[in-house]
Amino acid sequence: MEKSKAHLPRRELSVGEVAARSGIAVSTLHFYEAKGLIRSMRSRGNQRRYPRSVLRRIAVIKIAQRTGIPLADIQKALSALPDDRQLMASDWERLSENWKADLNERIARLTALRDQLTSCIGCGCLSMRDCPLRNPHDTLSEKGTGAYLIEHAGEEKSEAVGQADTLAGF
Amino acid sequence: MEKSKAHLPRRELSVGEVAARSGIAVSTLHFYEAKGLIRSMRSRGNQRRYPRSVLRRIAVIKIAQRTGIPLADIQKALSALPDDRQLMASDWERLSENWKADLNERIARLTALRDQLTSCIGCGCLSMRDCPLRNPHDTLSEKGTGAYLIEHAGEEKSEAVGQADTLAGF
DNA sequence: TATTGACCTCAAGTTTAGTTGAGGTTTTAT
DNA sequence: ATAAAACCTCAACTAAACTTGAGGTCAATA
Repeated sequence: MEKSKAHLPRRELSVGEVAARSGIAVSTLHFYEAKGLIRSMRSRGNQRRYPRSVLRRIAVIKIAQRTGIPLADIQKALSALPDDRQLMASDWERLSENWKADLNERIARLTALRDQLTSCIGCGCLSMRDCPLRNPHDTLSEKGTGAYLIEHAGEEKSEAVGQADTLAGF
Repeated sequence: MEKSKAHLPRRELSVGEVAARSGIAVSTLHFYEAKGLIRSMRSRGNQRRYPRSVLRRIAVIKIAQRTGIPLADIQKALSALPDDRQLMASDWERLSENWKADLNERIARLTALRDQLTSCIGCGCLSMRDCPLRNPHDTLSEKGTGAYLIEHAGEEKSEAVGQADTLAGF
């Protein structure tokens, strides 16, 4: 099944070809290059030339992004590969294991949230003090928006919530 | 158990009090107000004064955010309440049902992704053509980053993938 | 050969969700 | 009454992940 003779695959791809094949805009490829996620050789005329393996790399990047990993982290992970060499199956294995773990955590967070939501739809409490939804604190807190209780305990207990802060109170 | 006499809860809260109670920065409250997520009355001296119910509203906003709903959508949802009135239990019920649905979808997406990841760790293929990870296309695609295949079919099938675009090929 | 399409660089703009700061006013506490 | 703490507005800045545009070069084709 060798179609070989026809036009034997050029070793190098132009940025436009990579864009077409990967479904990523040229400008994004430039951007990724600037961010150190991919690299390119240049033609005499200074145009980007990519080895076909860049497609694999991009595939990995896209998958990582889908799992919610920020580009900066993806870049770190990729460049942490010994010598920043081409991706091999074993690299993929290691990376995807990590990302899977991340994904699992995110899923766990969201699932916990959903369950709380489910149980709080009934009660409609939203009590500052009692509602698990208001206390992500003890739960795994999703992407720490950096909002922590500033005052609490004594004051909070005696003053804050009668029924006033609940929805149920209405 | 009425502590009433002590200091009967002032009806209105200052922005600082709301910030302290809700764990949200004053600047963020200003910001939310600018975005139409919350509103305030003003004192003679033009300082913000909130009814205690703002705390509930903020609670709802924060929960929605945790589920990954963008502020603009939260705003829409809140202002779509008939007459933009105070949140009632029934509103909370409706909103949280919607958001729970969103959440479920996100969870489903991520779970699907994780499962694909799991199965692809073994194979390490990442084939442009065959790998489910490369074809979010038919799956629920996570937050459409707006990257669609630009060319396909004929050309893609005959030219693209020999073994070259796979990781397994290594 | 000449034109057109693909590329190049660099700067600036976009969106989301806020934060920071300057310059000035109001409240609260002493 | 006065000083300190809290508040006000408005503009500008941040970060992530890109996109758009201007001004100019390279390469494939008729």
